[in-house]
Amino acid sequence: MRRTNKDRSESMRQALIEAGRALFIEKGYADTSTPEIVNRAGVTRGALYHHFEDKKDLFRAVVEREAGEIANDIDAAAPADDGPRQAILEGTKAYFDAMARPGRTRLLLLDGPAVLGKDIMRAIDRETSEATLKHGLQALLSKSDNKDNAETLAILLSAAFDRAALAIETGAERQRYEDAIASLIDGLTD
Amino acid sequence: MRRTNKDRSESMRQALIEAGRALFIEKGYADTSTPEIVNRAGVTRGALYHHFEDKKDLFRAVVEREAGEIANDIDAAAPADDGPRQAILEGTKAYFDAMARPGRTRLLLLDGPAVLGKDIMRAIDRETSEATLKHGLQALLSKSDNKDNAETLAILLSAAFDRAALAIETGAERQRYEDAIASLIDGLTD
DNA sequence: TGTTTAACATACAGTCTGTCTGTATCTGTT
DNA sequence: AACAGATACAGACAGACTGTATGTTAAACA
Repeated sequence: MRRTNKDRSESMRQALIEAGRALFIEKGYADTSTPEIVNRAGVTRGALYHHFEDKKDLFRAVVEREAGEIANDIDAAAPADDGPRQAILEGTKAYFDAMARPGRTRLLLLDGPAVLGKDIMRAIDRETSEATLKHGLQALLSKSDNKDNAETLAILLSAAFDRAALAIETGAERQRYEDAIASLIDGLTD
Repeated sequence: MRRTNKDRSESMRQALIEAGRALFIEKGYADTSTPEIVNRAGVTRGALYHHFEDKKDLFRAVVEREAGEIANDIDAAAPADDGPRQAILEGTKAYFDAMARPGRTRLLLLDGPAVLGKDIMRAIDRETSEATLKHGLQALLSKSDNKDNAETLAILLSAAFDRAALAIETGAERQRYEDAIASLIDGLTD
């Protein structure tokens, strides 16, 4: 069984990220210990601290991977060319679909901000939901006077989407939130 | 120096809450140890674990007290009778003022949700900002068809306020966010 | 092929949390 | 007022966890 070092490292990293992800989702960051993580991955703590700076660094890798997958899921939901309004609303649905995957709200909306800080989470958000929303809003408001507010509105609405995802996970009716968001969006153009 | 037990307990609780608050704000919940807390309060860990179930229970007391003070601050900002639109916008400014007090965003928006969970934080929010916002929206939308959406909109806008408070603390222009919120509010009635 | 370096495993030190036990002060009762 | 019980702490203790330091094996490279 002769493997290259690069292969070993990469598969080990992925195994640790996967094990960490499962436990962070199940028990939260604070209640997950590094012995548990490496035990689940079938290795020792030496491997963990060889590939990651500390427990927080592993968590960051988990969150970044998850954010990337969410961005992919949203992009995969083809934004049919039905105009900016429809694009935003379809994007909203795609976001809710993506955040419905178990554990994602906890990783990105609860533990993430506390463990990694608001600045790092802002940077991660910017690459995913916030950016596409900003573009959608720019297209929507292109003829209006408050075009320069697109960025600010994207940030605010992105926060609203997040809270909606949390509420939906708790059992709230998804349709209510989609309607409410639609009314907010439509209000910007009327 | 003869003191009643009730007095001792109450002053001790307040001292622990105050010491905990200072450290939770300065270093965050995870990086604050109970020895530090009791050291700052000038007592021992025995006192802490006599009055609180555990570290998390003290944190909950800190957050609840802070949320109550924020609610007071907002209520103190007299909602002059200028109609529902103005009431909501004034409430927004009062909320930003309240959240500008150092540490409040960290306590309520970053550490709170991760440590106490979204359900407990929802319950705390409901008593403070969300409730007044909901009433304002109900008044604003009383003649419109989507009156029953006031609650959902209150939740969404409350989340937007929170993110705005975080952005403002990071250095963003407060006026931009007040304007953006005003445009969202006005869009609901036009 | 020998030497350096990367990829781990294992041992260790320090700290923290929650509990348990002990002591002094207060409270209620007779 | 004195005693019994409860309350309010202080201090000691056990277990667990984090990060580091050291050791070992296998790959990389010259």
